[in-house]
Amino acid sequence: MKITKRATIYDIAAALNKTPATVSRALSGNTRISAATRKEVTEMAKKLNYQPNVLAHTLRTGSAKTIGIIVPDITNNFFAKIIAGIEEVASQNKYTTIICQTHEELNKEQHAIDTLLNQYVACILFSHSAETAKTGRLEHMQKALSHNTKLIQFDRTNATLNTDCVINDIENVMEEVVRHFIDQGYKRIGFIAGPQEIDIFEKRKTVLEKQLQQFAPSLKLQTTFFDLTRESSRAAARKLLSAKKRPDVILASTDLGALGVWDTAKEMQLRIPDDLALCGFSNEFYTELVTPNITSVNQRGLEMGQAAASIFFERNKDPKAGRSVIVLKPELMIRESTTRK
Amino acid sequence: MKITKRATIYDIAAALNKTPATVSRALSGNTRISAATRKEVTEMAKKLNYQPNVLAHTLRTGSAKTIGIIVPDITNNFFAKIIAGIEEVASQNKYTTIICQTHEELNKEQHAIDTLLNQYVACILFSHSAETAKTGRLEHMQKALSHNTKLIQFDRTNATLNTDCVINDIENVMEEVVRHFIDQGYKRIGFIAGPQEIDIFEKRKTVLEKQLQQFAPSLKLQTTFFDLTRESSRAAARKLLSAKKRPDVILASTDLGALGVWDTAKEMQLRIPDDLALCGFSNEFYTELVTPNITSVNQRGLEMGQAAASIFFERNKDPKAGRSVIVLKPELMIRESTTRK
DNA sequence: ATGAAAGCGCTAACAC
DNA sequence: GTGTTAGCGCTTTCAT
Repeated sequence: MKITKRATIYDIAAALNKTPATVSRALSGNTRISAATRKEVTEMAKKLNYQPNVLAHTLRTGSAKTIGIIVPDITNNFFAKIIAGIEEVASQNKYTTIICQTHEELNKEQHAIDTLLNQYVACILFSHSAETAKTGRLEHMQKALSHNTKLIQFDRTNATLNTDCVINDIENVMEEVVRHFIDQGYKRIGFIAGPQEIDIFEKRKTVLEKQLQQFAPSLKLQTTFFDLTRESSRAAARKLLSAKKRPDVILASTDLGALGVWDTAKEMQLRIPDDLALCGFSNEFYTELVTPNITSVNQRGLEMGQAAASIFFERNKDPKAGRSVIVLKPELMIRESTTRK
Repeated sequence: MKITKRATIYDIAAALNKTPATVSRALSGNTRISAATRKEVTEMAKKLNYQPNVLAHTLRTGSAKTIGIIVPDITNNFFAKIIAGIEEVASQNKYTTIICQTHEELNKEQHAIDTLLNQYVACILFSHSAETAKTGRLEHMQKALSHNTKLIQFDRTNATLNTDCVINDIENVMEEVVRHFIDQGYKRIGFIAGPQEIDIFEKRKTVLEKQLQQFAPSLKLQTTFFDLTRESSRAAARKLLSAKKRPDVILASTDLGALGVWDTAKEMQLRIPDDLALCGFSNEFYTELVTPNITSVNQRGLEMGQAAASIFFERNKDPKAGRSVIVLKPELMIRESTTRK
């Protein structure tokens, strides 16, 4: 196998008896260059199969055309969709992306920031890990800001960072959920809440409480918590279902949580939705597959990713624009698991 | 927000009245350095919160401690597991990873190679896209090789590249499948084959045919094809099931394919497994969730990722070692969809 | 054991 | 409009 050395602007310059600076200018669309040289240079570049060395460019300019993405878990369909949305907008703008997973761990998130700062990414789009939320540690994010790297948060956000962000409108969709529950005649609602340090889970809880009080003060609400794993949701469900008067519907803060309830219902031989109705959050792929299929909230991951990336490019055009907070409208997907008719 | 300039070896050198070269040597573990200076340097580095600039290092040395990963789709649980396996081994060895998705498209795969070569990744671990297999275009891979970048293939591989690779032992597990079918008394087997340009799908077909002939020549086999989408699997299933004598079991080449069959069975009001048994490939998360749950082949993504990354690090230690082909043993997960008892 | 100097490939400030 | 020069931060001969 022959090792090819890739062509540099020096090679192009040498071939044309010009200087590297001229070549650089011609290639980068600098205006003060004659049409003739520009043509010569681009042609020679093509002939030599020149490809710019992004590393050198980045080192020199201090910024790469790269967007860093940090998510808790790429296996989660919601995050995978967000990534797809970001990638789409990024590639339209000739930016590349680097994806990092935290697996909900703080130190992996810190490490991800280091990796991305090392790459001089132009900005970092992220949804923080559970541990980050729990510990409230934000030094790594401050560090990114102090290195002049833009931060944009999506889904799970931290208000103290005060960055641009893209979030879901929980108020509206939760109202839909509540009305749907009222509509179906449910009297006792079991709620499996996520870690309250994570803003979205805290909101899901408080908004639910507020709206129940407002629209259906007679409904009973019982709340337990889980740590986002399926196992802990099973435990939470068991707790709710072992009450003297058990709930007739359980709302779980995630679809994996709903799955835990589903497990427990099976275990306790409760039929869904007849004995127990069930609703989740995220509209994961499998909510449509299980029997009965599970009512869930479609959080529009693709749009969220697109929106987050778009904020970055808009801000690039107009750096002085104020903070933008994009609020998307999730959609309640009513399925069999909550439909008794 | 105050912008912090990160410390460089120059800062350390200046603070100690030494040269950058000395600092570099002290930090990189060069032997010809006095214990005293090494101590001084490391302490000052810590004090100044020095973090090496990987870009500069990479540009200078021509190689980064980075592993590039290219997969068709990170949403696919199998590939997500592989990525997790690679990340695990990589981070143990202080390497970072860059993940690229091709969405089964050739031009995205070519672009991914360019991105990774631009990053001077030490090696690229990949499973090629359907379109790459279909078109047989390998120039981008040759290009990587000609830039002296190691390539390691996993799962879907291309023999002409002759690289190290990690694959699944289809022979053994397919024999298990066939014996299981015989065991359950199935007489007519419907097979939904994947694109035959992709080696694993070609193998699944030929091995199945060979083994049926060998172990159960009396069984009837009918084969149709699909393009890896759920929709096309539905069409394939309809074709199989509309035959005068329809199959009593369908083996699909992927789990998504099995899902297509499942859709069609529902549509045609065939009960699984009583009217039609069903088996998939990959052991996706949802195969356990649907009712009845679906028999599938666990392809051990995590181990595959670990193995692929390990090959790279082994080869780094011993560059002259011969080509390694690691063959993993997948596991047949027998579930309700094929069990009539 | 340490310093001096060159260079990875590119861009940008300053000349003319 | 183009050339000259310096430098992003690091490593690596070649000196001594």
